[in-house]
Amino acid sequence: MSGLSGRRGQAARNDEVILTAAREVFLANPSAPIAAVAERAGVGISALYRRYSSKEELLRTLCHDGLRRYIAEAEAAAAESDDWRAFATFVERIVAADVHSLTVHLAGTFTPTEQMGRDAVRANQLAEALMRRAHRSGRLRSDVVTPDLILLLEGCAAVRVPDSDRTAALRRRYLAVHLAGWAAQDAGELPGPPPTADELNWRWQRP
Amino acid sequence: MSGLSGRRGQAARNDEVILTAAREVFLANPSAPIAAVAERAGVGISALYRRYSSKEELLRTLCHDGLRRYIAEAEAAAAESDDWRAFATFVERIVAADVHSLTVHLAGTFTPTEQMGRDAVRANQLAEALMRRAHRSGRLRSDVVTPDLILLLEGCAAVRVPDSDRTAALRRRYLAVHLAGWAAQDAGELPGPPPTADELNWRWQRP
DNA sequence: GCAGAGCGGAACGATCTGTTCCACTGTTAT
DNA sequence: ATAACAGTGGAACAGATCGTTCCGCTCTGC
Repeated sequence: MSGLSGRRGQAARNDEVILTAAREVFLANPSAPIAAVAERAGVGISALYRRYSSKEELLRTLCHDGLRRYIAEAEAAAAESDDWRAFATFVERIVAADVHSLTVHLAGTFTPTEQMGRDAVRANQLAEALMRRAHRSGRLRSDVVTPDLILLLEGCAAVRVPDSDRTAALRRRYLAVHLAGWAAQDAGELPGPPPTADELNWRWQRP
Repeated sequence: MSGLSGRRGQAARNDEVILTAAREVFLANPSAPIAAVAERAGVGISALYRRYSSKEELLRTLCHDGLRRYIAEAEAAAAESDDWRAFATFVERIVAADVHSLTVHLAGTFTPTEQMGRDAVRANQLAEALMRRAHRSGRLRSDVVTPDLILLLEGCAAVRVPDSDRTAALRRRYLAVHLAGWAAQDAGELPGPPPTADELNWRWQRP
């Protein structure tokens, strides 16, 4: 389908190119100007505005794509039979895909659609289910709750060096430590009341 | 000394008020305008420019203060006789003081002074010493290295909710998990080459 | 009572950035 | 062929933002 030639083909290819460029640019700098995306994609600004009526819509699309990816990874991980592995690989995949990083840094810069709201609910349910299975496996300390997962993803997203491969590697390392902490049964009870879902949704409020 | 009355006294008090306001404002939003600091402090813009010749100098001062606090906490923690507790309380104190959060988000927005360079070296040496003691205690898994500490502080700084007390509580919780991970001896080797000091200093490069 | 330290905040100028607009180009349908 | 047009590049524009300056005012310390 992207084997089209001529103007049509270029347009189809640009769809992809622009989305990729946008993801890279906003991942590196969430408040980057839209011109930076065009430059990175090697296209003019018109090519952007032809596809997205505004910057906000581009950001929304990017974020929604991330959300869908999150759901897809959760569904894929659910197929794993080992309860703990299902959970662990899910988290590893999400961190590797840099999904949360984008989502979190773009939150609040656009008005979410209703569909995104529904998808977010579904995403949470899937994550919750995976965490329940992890608990059932007995390899996850009992005082870890689902919203703790958000904090973890946020922490991983904060690990960042200029080289993206190294960033990925360092995040794997960081994640391994944290998961070991989640698996540690002997350490004392975790301090403080756990995060609530409401506490973590403030990012989405528009300024 | 701040018991002075009259114009002199107000000026002396403003020194404090302004620094506190600046810390709070830039902590919440590292790219906040300088007018926001003035407003938060309840003073005019002149009161700021009377003390700091530019925004850059204010940021530099704030950062340097943080660095000094870091050093002070490290020295204080070194007095603790239990090797593991010395290390753990140091990290807990730094996270509680929100020192790293400010430092990291302000990095690259000003040209550091030479004194800051020297202080940074000293800060690293102190942290390194504490980590060595932690290793010696046998309660820190052997494949954790000093630069891992920076990643941890960064991760903790990423935990953030609107209420600052809750933020502090959630960070304590998050930190407890991670420290448990660092203490877990039975889990497999940590993946990937550990971070190097150079990899983590890129933030300080001026754009 | 006066010199001036200290201050408030309007005004200015320098960016920066989202969006529009128009000229141009290659393609497609007739 | 050629008209119509989808697709594009990028200059231009309008608005917003923000660091910094500056002027007039107040109150204090001598």
